[in-house]
Amino acid sequence: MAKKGRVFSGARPTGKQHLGNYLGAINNYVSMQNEYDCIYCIVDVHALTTVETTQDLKQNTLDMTLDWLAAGIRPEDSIVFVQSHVPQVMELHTYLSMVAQFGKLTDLPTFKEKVRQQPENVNYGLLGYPVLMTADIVLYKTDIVPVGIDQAPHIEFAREIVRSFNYRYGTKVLVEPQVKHTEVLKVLGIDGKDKMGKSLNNHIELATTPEETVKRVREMVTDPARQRKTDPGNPDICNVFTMHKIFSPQEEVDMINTECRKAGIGCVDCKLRFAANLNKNLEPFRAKRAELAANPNYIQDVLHDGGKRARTIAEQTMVEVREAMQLP
RNA sequence: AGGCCAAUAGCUCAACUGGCAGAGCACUCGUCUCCAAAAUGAGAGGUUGUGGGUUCGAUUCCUACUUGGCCUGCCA
Repeated sequence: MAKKGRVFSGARPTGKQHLGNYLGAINNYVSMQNEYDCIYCIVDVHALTTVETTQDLKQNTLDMTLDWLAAGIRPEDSIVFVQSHVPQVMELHTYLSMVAQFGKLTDLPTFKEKVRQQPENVNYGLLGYPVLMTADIVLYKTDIVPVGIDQAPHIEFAREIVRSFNYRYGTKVLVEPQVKHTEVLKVLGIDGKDKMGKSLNNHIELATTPEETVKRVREMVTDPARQRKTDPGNPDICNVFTMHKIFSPQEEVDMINTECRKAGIGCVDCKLRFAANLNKNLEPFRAKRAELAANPNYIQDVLHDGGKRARTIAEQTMVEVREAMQLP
């Protein structure tokens, strides 16, 4: 089947993935494989801008890759690799940094945010983050980048860099990436307040046990106005109901929607039903993950192979780039 | 480049003249709730930025360094 173009996306190695990662990115990664040639990169170099030690990088990379593959990313179709395994990206980053405007970099919202978050570690790499990101994207002549709304300024910046580079060197060697806005549903954590995230410890891990899943679901915050089982609830503001809509069968969702409002079903019952459905949904994922994890070298081999394929494309691009720049 | 101030629990900060390092929030475990939240009780949490030095004894004093903030200078 002819694919519609090349997709590239990167994610920082955050270790074991959770529901938010799955609904926000991974399932989209999986489904895009049917329409596009996909390259999925674990951006360990980007992680260095905010991480103080590298002791967890390796394990986090393996855990995340394992989750990706178990969720349905097919390494025989897509390229799955680690950013630092392709040194060409550092070279391209340096060349691109000469056309990246300082003022633009300091104006980008994510940079300002990081400066606010970690004023004790505002490093050069943090400023150049979007330039490295651009290098990642264009190194593989990416046609399409799937992004959530918060990353949109970065892609626009990447397009500007590509135009500047091509104009300066009178070439068309770099491809301007197109943005594909993905419908990222904002997944709230079990606190029902903030976006689900590992650092906030309000997440539900994909690869955990069914028992732990039930425990975490029970901890979920519900409609605070519903004090007693006999009080009517409001599913519209209950995060458990939001999750039901994603993981439960339609008739069960409809039932809860009506019964909760007239106090016909309690929160415990509602949560146990959700946990059961979630566990059922995750069962194939967990089985596959266990199967893949049984062979300790498998993930390493996948990443090794992905790196090899990525380097082939990358070096081809770099030959053209150096030629276009008329480097002696 | 110089000067001044700061660095203590995950976070915000205390600790008198050098004498057992403590509180609030967050976290964990109870009570109460159909669960959760709220409320309430308890618990855990530390190489006091790093390396030296003075002292019987250093979070405290001295010194060097690291990081951050403020002021001044220099260059253009």
